[in-house]
Amino acid sequence: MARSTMRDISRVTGFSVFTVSRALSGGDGVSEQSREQIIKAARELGYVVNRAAQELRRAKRDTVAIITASTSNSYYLDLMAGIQRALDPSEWTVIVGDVAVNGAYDARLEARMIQRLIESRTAGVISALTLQPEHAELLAKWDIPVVFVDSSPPPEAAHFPSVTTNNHKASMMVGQHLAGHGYKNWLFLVYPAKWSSRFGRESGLRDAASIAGANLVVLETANDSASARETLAQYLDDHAKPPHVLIAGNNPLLLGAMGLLKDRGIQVPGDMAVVAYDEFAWSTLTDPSITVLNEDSEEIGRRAAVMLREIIDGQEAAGRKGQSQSPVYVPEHRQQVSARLMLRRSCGCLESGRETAKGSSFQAA
Amino acid sequence: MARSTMRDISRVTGFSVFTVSRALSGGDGVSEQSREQIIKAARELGYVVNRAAQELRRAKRDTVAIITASTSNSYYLDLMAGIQRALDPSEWTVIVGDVAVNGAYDARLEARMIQRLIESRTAGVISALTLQPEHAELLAKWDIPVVFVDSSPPPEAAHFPSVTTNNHKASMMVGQHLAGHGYKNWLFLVYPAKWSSRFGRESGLRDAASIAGANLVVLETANDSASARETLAQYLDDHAKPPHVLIAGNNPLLLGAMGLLKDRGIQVPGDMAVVAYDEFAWSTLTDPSITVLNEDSEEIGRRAAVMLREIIDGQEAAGRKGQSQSPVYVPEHRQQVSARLMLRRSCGCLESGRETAKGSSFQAA
DNA sequence: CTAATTTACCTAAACGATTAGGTTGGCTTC
DNA sequence: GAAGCCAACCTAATCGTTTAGGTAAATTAG
Repeated sequence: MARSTMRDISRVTGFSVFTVSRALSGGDGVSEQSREQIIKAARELGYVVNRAAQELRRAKRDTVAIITASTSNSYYLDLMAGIQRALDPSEWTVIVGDVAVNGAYDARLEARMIQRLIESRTAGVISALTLQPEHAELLAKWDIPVVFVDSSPPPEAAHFPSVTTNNHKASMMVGQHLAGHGYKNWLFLVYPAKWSSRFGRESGLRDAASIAGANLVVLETANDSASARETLAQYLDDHAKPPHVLIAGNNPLLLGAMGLLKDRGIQVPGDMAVVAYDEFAWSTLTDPSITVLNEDSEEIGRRAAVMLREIIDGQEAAGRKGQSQSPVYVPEHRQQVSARLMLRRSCGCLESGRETAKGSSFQAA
Repeated sequence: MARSTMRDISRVTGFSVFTVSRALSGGDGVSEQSREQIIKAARELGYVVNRAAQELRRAKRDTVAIITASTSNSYYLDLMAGIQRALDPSEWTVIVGDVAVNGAYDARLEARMIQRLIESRTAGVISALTLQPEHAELLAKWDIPVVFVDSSPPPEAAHFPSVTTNNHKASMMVGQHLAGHGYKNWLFLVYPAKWSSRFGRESGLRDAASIAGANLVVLETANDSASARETLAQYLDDHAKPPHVLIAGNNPLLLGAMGLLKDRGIQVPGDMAVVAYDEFAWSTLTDPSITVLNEDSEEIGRRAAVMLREIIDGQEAAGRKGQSQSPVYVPEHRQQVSARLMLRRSCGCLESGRETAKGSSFQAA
């Protein structure tokens, strides 16, 4: 069966292309009887609308893009769930653009992605990383609104909306907990400043360390497991006294670090305690189970999507009034969500197997 | 700055829209001097091509879609890497469509996704799951080629190309290994037949069990961790004698099962051995480390992408000769890739902690 | 020097939808 | 029964590209 167009349906039914369009898109100006006849013909011909033609003609856009670097960070799944819940999938199309290659952020990929989104006149963007300033500007020039999640806008575009974890507060909480354990030497293994969540996390830990009279060392590494492992190995080789506690900035870094500690026979938490950012599926099943700071990624995704929808609706309303289509950003479009600390064995909690209270006699090697 | 079109560039430079189009798309019929002038004007105006208009006019499509259910299965990352390596990103746009909601396959989402891909006249599809027959047929009707990866086409469309693991052979290998440990009662916790890899895995285990004189029980569950946990709990409650070994059909199922075993205090591998399908990042760091069958997902992705590109090229060539654009599928388009068994502690191997010596150890098949 | 070819460009017709702006004929309304 | 209105349709323009089919001038061939 050949690909059919509205003109084919028009020929078959005898109605004009106008009437066919109106009938299929649910607009008025068509009698119920005619509509049924047209829909029936469309079904028989196997008609499917051509989105390119539709988008070319229509002002209204219905595709939003999520920009992320590496979907291996499992928070991404919750984020998506939250977004999907806020954007009715029959009305919106959500596409995901991963700007990481082999788990590592790639600047050229980001440029290509932005170009692509502008080419297809995307309705809006949710970005899980701090975009390069020129890219944020480019999107703004094309009136494409951007909401940053779990990351802040670049300083040059500070007024852009964002939904983030209150990283400073959350990290203070982490620090206070570590102080409670009596740890004095903290090592923060962290990804580059490209992901802006780093700043809040670092300053929160720093403030907590200062209050507790602890010593904080910040060790930066590229944002993947292999680099994290190598960077940490180098650090441990160079320093006679290992830290009391290792704070892993995110999941891939934790993975790299844990692999190294295991291979070197460093007991956790006996020889060195560990805490990490971001919850992940296996956190309770590793040896030992890992204490993590759990962001409410689903809530972040939901709020970001709602926000984006509001901004796009605002643009449309302005467009109908003949006003500027530039996205309007207001201060309420900067929100923070709080996080929870999930206490497990790696930080030194539950040492005596309190876990067994829940029904396990599971023993670590 | 307002959005500019080719007409704007034409006005500014004095050249016709034709010449502008040729200059920007790199075609001939334009002098180098004029081309430079036009490109400069385009840059100054901030021109970005309108993809909707381009796609509407052009016959050639350059977007391929990956259909997957739940990106939490980590094989997806390797798969993507393989695909990206075979499809030059400056020439092709790859989009990912996840047809799972909260980690579970959703039939309505699949329907919506297929509809969407046809609407946008996608060039080709790589599907990581066995599509519903009517959807495979629909894509075929619109001359959109499909390559199945890690899953077979639906029986109604058996001639469709696919790249899969040789599941039967691989599962025989798993079974032989289990038999070598002396286990006699095997419990295969498996996802629904929706994912066709199930058949090869099941029959391979069955044949191996039969040869080894072992007893295989197949326990089907919905394809997510929570369901797996519940199904397994029910089974253990109903049967006085637990199996000697649990074989987890994939990652989410393994996660659910391990959580249950831990909470019930069942020692692995002491009380019950465990092996699983599909490698994952934390496999060496769980307690105990998990023996898995590792598919070569990257190679699968690479081959599928190469195959798809060949088929699309074939369509174009046929189109230029005025022949049918239907994708041409040949027997060489059904390929199998072999897998490797990664031996770790959960199956009963490496009891004495040899792992720490080598970091991880595996055996090629 | 003429004819043939090549180069550099242009005009205008698509592609397949949406929509502004008609035109009917039938039905009210007073 | 004239005026007004509405429902149900149609015609034709339009979105921003690509491309088939030209033309005019410059270059080359014989």
